[in-house]
Amino acid sequence: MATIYDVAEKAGVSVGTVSRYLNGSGYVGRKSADRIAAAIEELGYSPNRNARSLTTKRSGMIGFVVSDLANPFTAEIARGVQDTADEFGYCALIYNTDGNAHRELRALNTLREHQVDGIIITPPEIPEGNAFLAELIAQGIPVVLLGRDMEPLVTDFVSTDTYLGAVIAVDHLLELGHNRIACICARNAAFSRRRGYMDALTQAGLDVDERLIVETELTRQGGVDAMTQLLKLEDPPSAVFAVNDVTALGAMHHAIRRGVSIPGDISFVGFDDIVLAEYAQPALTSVAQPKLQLGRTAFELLHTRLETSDPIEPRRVILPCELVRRESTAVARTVTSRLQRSSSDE
Amino acid sequence: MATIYDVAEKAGVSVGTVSRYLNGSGYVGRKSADRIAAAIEELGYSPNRNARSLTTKRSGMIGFVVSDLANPFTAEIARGVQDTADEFGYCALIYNTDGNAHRELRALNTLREHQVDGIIITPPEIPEGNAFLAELIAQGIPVVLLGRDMEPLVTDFVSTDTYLGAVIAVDHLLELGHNRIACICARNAAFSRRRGYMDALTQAGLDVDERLIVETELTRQGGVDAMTQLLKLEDPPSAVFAVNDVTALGAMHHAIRRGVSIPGDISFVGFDDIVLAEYAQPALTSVAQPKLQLGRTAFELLHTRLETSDPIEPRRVILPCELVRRESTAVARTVTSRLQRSSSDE
DNA sequence: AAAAAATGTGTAACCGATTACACATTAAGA
DNA sequence: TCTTAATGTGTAATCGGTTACACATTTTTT
Repeated sequence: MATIYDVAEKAGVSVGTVSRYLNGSGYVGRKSADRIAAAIEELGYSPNRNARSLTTKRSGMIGFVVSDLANPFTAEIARGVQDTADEFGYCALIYNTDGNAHRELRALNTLREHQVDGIIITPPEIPEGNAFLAELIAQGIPVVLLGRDMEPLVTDFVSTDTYLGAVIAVDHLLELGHNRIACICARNAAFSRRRGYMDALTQAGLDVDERLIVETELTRQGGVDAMTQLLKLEDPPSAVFAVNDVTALGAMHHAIRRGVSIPGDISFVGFDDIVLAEYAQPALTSVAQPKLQLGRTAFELLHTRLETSDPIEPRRVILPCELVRRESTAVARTVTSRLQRSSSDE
Repeated sequence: MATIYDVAEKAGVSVGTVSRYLNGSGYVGRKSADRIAAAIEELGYSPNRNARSLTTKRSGMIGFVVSDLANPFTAEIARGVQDTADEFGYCALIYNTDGNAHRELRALNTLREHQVDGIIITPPEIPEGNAFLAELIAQGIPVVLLGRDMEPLVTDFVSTDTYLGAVIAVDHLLELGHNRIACICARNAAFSRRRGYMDALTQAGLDVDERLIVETELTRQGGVDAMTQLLKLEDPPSAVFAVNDVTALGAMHHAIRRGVSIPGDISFVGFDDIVLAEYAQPALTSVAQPKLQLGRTAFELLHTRLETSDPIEPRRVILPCELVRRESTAVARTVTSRLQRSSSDE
């Protein structure tokens, strides 16, 4: 592999000049520039970034740590991060941890050894990981948290406003005339979504019916279980809001199997807008998180830290969710019939 | 950031000793080792891989270039690559190219600058990319092709046997007693799947009915279009094999909308086994590609090249596909009725 | 007990870049 | 025309490691 010395020799100049030529720093004469360009071309020279980063202390790489790269949600964020990093001339070192504390620590450690300029991380809570992150931040390695809010940690943070997303979802159902809206949620996660659900109801002057809030596993089966329970009620809901799509789909499909017409009898709204939502039958109305934008923003936050050594006070960016209306929601039956009645009254 | 010199000083030994300690090379006395360990602990020392790779000429990083990281199929492969790389102590520099020639070239170039030890690449055909790859290989950077067979290129290659996958899919339908099996395929892609379809039929002694082979876009809408066409036939098929899941789902859902009962009237088999297949209603029988295994194998191929400098003759690994039976396939109606007839005959 | 082998350590060159500094040359200003 | 300023270039130290080599000490062998 050709080095800068080979180029310098071939071009008949010094390495200093070649280096200046490569970096566009300092003065380089027209003649020298041409000869250097020719030499580089001829030798197929490619600068060695490792050597470079040894002196500059900047590797041009960032680390991205996720718990599951195969998860479509994460994958899209990863894509946003990579795309944006690429735009700004950075490389992304992507690490998958499987939510395993041991792997997460090793990832962070390896990233540091490789001298990444900064880290974007979006894993589940692991105390040791948090401690390590704090250490990295203390050592001056910028860190941006993605989706994970770390209370005592002072650094940038980007996520989506899932609370408002839930409010939007429920408001949508309210506007369609539903007033018995169920919520399928998790026992110990996604609390802000549940809170959004409740607040939206209260705001609309409706009472929260505890029997309509079903806690379950956030899986397809969990959705099935929850729906079974809801259909057993003497007065079942006319609409269901589930805190994630997989659960919503499980619930919806179960309802279909039980002979419920959708959206005729019951409307469904999910959350996350995974690909499945679009392809489901009927297509599921869902609250979309701006996944790509999450990745982009995370990198942009990191980037401003990379480009300045001045201390920046931690920023937190909360991106809005968006309701994607599809076929699983419609005007409430009671309203429909009322409308029909009123029209026949005329 | 502490350096090896700081550690040496604090431990009262020379840098050489510290280096030997870190790498487990050469002799290091018990006493020295203990003091070095203490010094490292105390200083929070983390070796600088960049400096290291400058002398060793091994960066411990590999590049992984894909056209779309957000694609669940690719994402899972990426995960396999990353997981395996991690196992072997390597980092993965992941590059997304969007199938854009310009980005692909930049990716390869940047990877080279960062001195990656090897590259795994799985993008669409781009002549410039191929040329660049050839150049990298000539420069001694190991390259493993994933899913893309590059005729004139001499290097390792891993993919799945989609031809056999198609044969398996059609055989499955044949076993269920279907003899009018349609094929929804692409105009200019996935030829081996189509070939598998035809060969399986021929092998079973059936004639290939050209009207049952429908060329379309490999999208959901394409599936809908193809199904429309198939349902128009005076003698529609009793089973449909689509060369990918999205198309299969489009076709299946369209059939459902047309009042066709599935799998009662028509059976469907897709290809790729994307998550959607499992969640579809009815769940789609599909041919699964061993995605994670693809990633693993790709890295393993690369790894043997990384660990030896001896020339290795190019290997090609073709992984088998597997049929995942779900709800969209059942015994052919004609057979069912025949069975019923014969049982009533008794 | 002497020779040979094994163990342990320090020194200094080297990997491939960057960059401060000194010095030379040319162009512009007075 | 003589100063200054602008432009252009080479030298050498430096970044943080690795490693060949020389040398010292200890252990084993005969």
